[in-house]
Amino acid sequence: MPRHTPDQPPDTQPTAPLPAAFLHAAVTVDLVVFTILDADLKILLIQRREPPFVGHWALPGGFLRSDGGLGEDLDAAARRELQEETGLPPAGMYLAQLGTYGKPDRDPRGRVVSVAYFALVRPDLAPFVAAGGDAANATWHSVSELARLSLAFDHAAMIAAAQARLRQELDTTGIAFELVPATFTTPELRAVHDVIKGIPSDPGNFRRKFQAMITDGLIEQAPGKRITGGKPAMVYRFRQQPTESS
Amino acid sequence: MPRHTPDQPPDTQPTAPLPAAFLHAAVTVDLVVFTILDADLKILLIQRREPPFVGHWALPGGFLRSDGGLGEDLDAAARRELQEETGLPPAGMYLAQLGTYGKPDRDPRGRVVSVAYFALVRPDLAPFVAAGGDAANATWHSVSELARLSLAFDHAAMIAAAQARLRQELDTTGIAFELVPATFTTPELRAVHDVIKGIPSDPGNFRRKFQAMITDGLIEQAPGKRITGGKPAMVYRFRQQPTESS
DNA sequence: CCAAAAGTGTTAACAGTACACCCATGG
DNA sequence: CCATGGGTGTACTGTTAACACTTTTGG
Repeated sequence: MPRHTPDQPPDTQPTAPLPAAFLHAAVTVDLVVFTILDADLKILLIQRREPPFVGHWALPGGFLRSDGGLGEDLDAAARRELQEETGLPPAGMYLAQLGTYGKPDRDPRGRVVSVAYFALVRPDLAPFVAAGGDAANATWHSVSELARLSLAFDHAAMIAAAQARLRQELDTTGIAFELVPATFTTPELRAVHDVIKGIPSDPGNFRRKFQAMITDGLIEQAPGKRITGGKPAMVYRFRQQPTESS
Repeated sequence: MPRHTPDQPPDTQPTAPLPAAFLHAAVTVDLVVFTILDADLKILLIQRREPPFVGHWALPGGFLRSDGGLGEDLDAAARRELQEETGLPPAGMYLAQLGTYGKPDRDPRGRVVSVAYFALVRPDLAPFVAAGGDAANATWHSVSELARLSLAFDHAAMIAAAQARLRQELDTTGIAFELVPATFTTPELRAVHDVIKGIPSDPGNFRRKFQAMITDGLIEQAPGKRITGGKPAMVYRFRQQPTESS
């Protein structure tokens, strides 16, 4: 077994430039942005104005910028695009990498490798996103109606992957908290689960899981009650900051 | 809400070439290749001969090839590199995308975006991999001893992510089957779980979960028994092909 | 007082865990 | 016949699921 004996520290090594013979690809980030509106899971789509796929619906996103130097970080680019297309502050929003799509023919303009991200927008902020930003014609679409739209590039595959991941992370991580306002009630959080899972869950049993989160110190009661036509619900908020992206 | 009215089918649209102003990055694939050897979780590392990071240990991988045209698919490139570095047939090996690493300064040679994959090699094939391939000095390293090595680039982060994913997928998917030979016994599969989880599990209880897989039609008994010093163990095999990559 | 919706109680079914025990083989 | 390790039985516990029931509001 050979020993590990670096000749010199990596930082001071001569950095031979990258051979131009290697393939160089344009890099984009695409965002699958979810929210819940009208008790329905929605994603944000924009309508394309430039070729290719003029008129088709597509995920918000764009090319990595070079900014003169080596260019920007992938995560930073995703946050920047999210802000540009939604007008929302880039911090404090759930954003995670989903996967990378790089089939040679996925973009007719040339070799483009796209890093897909998935983001969650709180429903109280969702109505404002379409208005702002430089992405004209950005609208929320119900995921149940996506089959009718012919989406640009391989964006349909990205959405499918994002939806699978959303479902999977729902019961393993605290991702549901990213889809309710800062203060919320038990039935509101339950509605998030029901919409994503597709089937309604038992109100009583859900409350017990909720109770466990309170005793675990994850959630605390907030002042006020919420009137909904029946018995008013208690209002809660998180104790620790909700999950941030990596 | 705007209607969806594409001007023309996407395939016949004029494909304006990609503006050169956009950042173009070199693309690599890096492979976190796991196996189990000597009841220990191991990963395959190569020792670098070229700058940067000469002498450091690194993940096997390499640049996407352009092959004259638009270049190869990401998954295909990962399989190709896996074959080149291990000498194993590219088909029938578990391979899945892990994540993409693209910090601007992660490679001193320039802007390089790396797509990390993770792969699993059956232990009966593992002893042969180091010999073949064009990657000189490829050896298996116990994951518990990686802390001592200073790894090239951001490969330590990739390995950490791969290990987390391996743990997570262990009890949600049939990934453990990719780390035993084609025929195997109950205690052999249990050993895989124990090594990855880090704690030994109850032989009796594990057998019952195993039984459930048999009644579910996932596993069937194979002829022969395995002698190990005590009561011989029955030998099993899969009924359906083990999980393939996407 | 009645409908609606939040929240509580109760119980049955199931899954996970611990551990005692039996079985088949080699030495 | 004994040590070794595979395989079975069983009791216990915690979690989930189903559903009846109580509570608090608005009309």
